[in-house]
Amino acid sequence: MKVTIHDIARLAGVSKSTVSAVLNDNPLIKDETKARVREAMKKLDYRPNELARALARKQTKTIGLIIKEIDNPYFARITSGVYDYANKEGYTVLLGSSELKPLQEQETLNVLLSKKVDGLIISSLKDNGGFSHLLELKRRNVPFVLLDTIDMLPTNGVDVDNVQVGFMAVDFLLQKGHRRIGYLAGPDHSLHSVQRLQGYKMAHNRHGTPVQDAYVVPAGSYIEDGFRAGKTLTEMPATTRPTAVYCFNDQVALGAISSLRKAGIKIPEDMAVVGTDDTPLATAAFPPLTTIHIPIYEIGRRAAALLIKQIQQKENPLNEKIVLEASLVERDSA
Amino acid sequence: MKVTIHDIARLAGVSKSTVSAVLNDNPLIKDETKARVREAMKKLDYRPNELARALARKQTKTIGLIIKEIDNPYFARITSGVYDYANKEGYTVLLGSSELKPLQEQETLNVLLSKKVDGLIISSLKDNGGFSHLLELKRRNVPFVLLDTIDMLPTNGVDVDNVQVGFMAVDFLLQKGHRRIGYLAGPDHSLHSVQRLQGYKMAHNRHGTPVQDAYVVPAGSYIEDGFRAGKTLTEMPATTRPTAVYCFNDQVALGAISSLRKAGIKIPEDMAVVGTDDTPLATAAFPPLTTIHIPIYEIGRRAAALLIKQIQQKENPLNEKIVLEASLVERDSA
DNA sequence: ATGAAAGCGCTAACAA
DNA sequence: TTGTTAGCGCTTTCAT
Repeated sequence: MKVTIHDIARLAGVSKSTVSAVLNDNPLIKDETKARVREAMKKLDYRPNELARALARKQTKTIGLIIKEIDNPYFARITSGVYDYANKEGYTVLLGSSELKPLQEQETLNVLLSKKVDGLIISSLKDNGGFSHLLELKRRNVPFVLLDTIDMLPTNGVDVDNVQVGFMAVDFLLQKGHRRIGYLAGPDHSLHSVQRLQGYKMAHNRHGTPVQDAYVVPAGSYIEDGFRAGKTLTEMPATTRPTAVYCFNDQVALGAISSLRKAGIKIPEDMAVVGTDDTPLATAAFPPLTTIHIPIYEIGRRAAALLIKQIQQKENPLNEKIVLEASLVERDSA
Repeated sequence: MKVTIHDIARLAGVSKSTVSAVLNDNPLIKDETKARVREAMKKLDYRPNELARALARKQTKTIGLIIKEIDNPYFARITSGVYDYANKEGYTVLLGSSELKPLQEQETLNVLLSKKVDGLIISSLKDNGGFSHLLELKRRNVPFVLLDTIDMLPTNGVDVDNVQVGFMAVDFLLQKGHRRIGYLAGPDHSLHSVQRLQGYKMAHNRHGTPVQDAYVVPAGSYIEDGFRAGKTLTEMPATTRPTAVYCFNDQVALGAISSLRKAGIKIPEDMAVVGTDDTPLATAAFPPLTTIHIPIYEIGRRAAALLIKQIQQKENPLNEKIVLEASLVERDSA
């Protein structure tokens, strides 16, 4: 039933080692022998058992990717980028998700490690025991790349500058004359969200405008979260309610717009809305969304590239922090 | 550096087999011994090498999932369902995507097979050499579950009835009095899309309304595809242009609406729009989308459940076709 | 240019 | 109740 190098060896009249050598295209093997072996492989429809290879070689040609939410366009894009690059380089990727739960991040990490991935790309949750699991990786010399910028950690990472992102969005709004600006925050444990909030505050300071805590409302990352948070906004008295709102991502923005509209609030006249990510959603929204463009796919690609580079030269650990450019795209919602 | 059962055995003063037995929680081992072994494991921070286990056991506790597009909310939902169920059952899932390319489906399949997954869930492309690769799986006795209904194939599958889905949508439109109805079709090779088209035609027949080939315009599955296809619609003379359009999915519908609106066409007055899937997008769209609800997450879960069931009883191949219910959700776009 | 032998880390009879 | 002995399918020195 299952054919192994042993069978091939017998059929081709050579030894197992020769078959193995052919498998790895070892130049020492005579062409004629190679041909004969390969023919035997064809004939028996031989397929190498990658498990066995991995065990012997001590490398799986597999990388692990841990994201926060499977069901989130941002991570779908990241995943695309990672897959494209990894596959091109002959790596398989094992996808796991913490679904925003620190514990699950840890568990997922353990599973991937026991599957012996050659390295990991991680979108880590903040406050996960102070990133001790990442330090542990470092200690064990497991190559990994982060999808966040964690300054205090001497690790590889690919990301945009999210403080800058938040700043850009809110500065834009302030320049347009808004003085009461809301922030629909991302999920708990999201570093990106707190960094953008930091930018939000920085922009306020820069303009000498006081920050109002009530204007920062926790939302999340899904359309429904935006919808709910938008409702919170509509429930504020019109005279003190924000005249503009910056959202953690386009989905939240879309949800917010939807509940705002339902409440008869006009976008952008009564309330300007700025999103983040610049997903296709942004163009198709009504009104089309002003948003911060983030090169998501590219982040994924670069992360994979960096990881694979790190894997190939495991001896000397890199410490590259790649920071990609974000930019504001003005459309009609603000 | 890397600790194995051998190290544990030495430290605990037992044999490797005993350690292995403890690892598998074999009831024959005395509690006291277990305790001692486990302590040794803690002490050395032992982590079983799943690769080695898999090789010896001939099962990886890993299932493969092949989707069509990573970057598509439909498959994100499916993936969620599969992951949740699989993880709960102690399975890891290896995700691959054909990205709509039949060749890549084949390659992805090969990679997953060489990684020795215990079984597969596949959203297969149509016309892939007449599904010969699936028959091949059958022949090799690899458990798998399809995410499509392929009647001629004696295989496991979980899906809604997509002919029925198309019928439902178009029948609804016809009952509303529309006589010129468009169909924005899905990607090439999408079985779902052709099945829905079949339903589209059935509904027309049922109402004695002739089908106009020009009203069937190829779109795809992304917002941009809908946008482009919508434009095609706007370029038709207003007098012969469809008064309603049924879309392959909500994203396409959203894109279409966006280009229709740009052309000054009012939804639903000038053109009614019906989507498919009932993703959160549908609620947040403007106007909120009338669409066919599909229990996507549930499809994923059930597929995983069926596959795992099939894996556990590999001897007698099942042939279960699970058909879930779809339903029309009326909102404002039609 | 090819083969023999040992081993990767674990499981699985079978003994003891 | 635990240890011994073979593998699982492949790679990798080291001989020849």
